[in-house]
Amino acid sequence: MKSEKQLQIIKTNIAEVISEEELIKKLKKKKNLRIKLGIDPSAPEIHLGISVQLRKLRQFQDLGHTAVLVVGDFTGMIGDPSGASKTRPKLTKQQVKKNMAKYKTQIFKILDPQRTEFTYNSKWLGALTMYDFIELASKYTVARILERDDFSQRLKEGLPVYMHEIIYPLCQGYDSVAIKADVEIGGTDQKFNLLVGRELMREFKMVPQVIIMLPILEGTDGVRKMSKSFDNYIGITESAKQMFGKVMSLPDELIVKYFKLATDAFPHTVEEYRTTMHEGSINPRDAKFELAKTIVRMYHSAKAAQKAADEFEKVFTKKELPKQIKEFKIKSKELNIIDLLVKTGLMSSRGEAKRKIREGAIDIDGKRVNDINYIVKFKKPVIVRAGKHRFLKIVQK
RNA sequence: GGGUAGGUACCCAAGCGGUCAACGGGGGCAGACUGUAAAUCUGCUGGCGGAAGCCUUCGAAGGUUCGAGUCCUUCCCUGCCCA
Repeated sequence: MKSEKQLQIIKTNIAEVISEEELIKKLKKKKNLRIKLGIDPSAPEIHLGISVQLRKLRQFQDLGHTAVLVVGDFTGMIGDPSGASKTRPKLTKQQVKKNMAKYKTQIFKILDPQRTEFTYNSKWLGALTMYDFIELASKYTVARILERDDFSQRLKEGLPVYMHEIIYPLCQGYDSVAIKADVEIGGTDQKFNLLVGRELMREFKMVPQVIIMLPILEGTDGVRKMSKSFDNYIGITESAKQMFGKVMSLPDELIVKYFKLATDAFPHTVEEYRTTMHEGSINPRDAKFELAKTIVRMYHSAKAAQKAADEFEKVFTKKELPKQIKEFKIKSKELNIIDLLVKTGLMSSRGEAKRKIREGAIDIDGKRVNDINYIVKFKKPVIVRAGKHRFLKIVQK
């Protein structure tokens, strides 16, 4: 494909390229570019936030380029300094292996295995001697490292910045040198690290990598970056039902962004949702409903998407019972409501169970329970509902 | 090494000897409302107990006191200034 045409595809829905001219040059010169993406082996679950980057990578693959995934098994022990600076425990080789096996089964739902290369940065970072490392460290100044927003901010606020953290960007940058990256993909929050990669490559007399930054996808809380540690993520292997529900719980303002960054919907379709929602001719709920269907379809199937949609409609719009309810087998003939809630794991303590009953969060067979001493009899299967979306069918053994 | 300011529940953060399971905010959960698990409003948010109350918690360990998150000692950790 012509480089201009490629460029146009690559530039869709991205936040920034550094630099476009260099990218064009590379596209013209080489048919098969090496596109780097760093991945974290401690979090083997792929969610929609990461999918934004993977999907961009896939576009590159479809244009004939190679995805080079750098597994940060070495940098993992540092952990990208995120402010909270918790030293992460180093993963063992087995753990990394296990996590990566899990990762691979997921990643190829998005990437093309034929054009994907996996590498582990312990291979070169672990091989550096202290001497080599000092050599590497001498290529960058403290002041420049401290330019990084997050460091300077912490310094200003009097928070600690540890030695190993300032090494991180250097390591990540060195990865680019080691794999001879032509392009590196990352979120806008990675700008600093990505730029260090360019600098180091220059130091090593290589053509610096082009960097492509993608917008950060907010998680289900609608505010913070989607991430496992914030527990605001939608995993791509989650059940259709879960996925659908989580998408529906997104703030309405995020609908368009999700369509753009996390789905394969055509740009004109997305644009239509944007304008009709803006005009008020379509209820955001309906647009979000379509979004949920689209996302479930991508990672499950059209059929599963329809089913999840029907279920959602049934449970939340019509307030009926879901079709499938998990069963919980119980020995006793009857049980106090509190014991039941704790025993089934619906509530984590008796105190919580009591609170929730007082709040009116518990239904037995569709009837709200207000009495803490209520006795539930299991002659027939009993349906317990705790809150909006947790159901359990209690069956006597 | 010296000086100085700190370390409080999931996170931020008040607290200055009893009224502290600990103000407030965030997050989480729940309720009301809704064509949404959106927005908004309200409530709850250590454990045991029906309740009265009891137990565990405020960096760690000791101590003073009838009583300590609050005072003292030692130790650990972090910031800042000086060397």
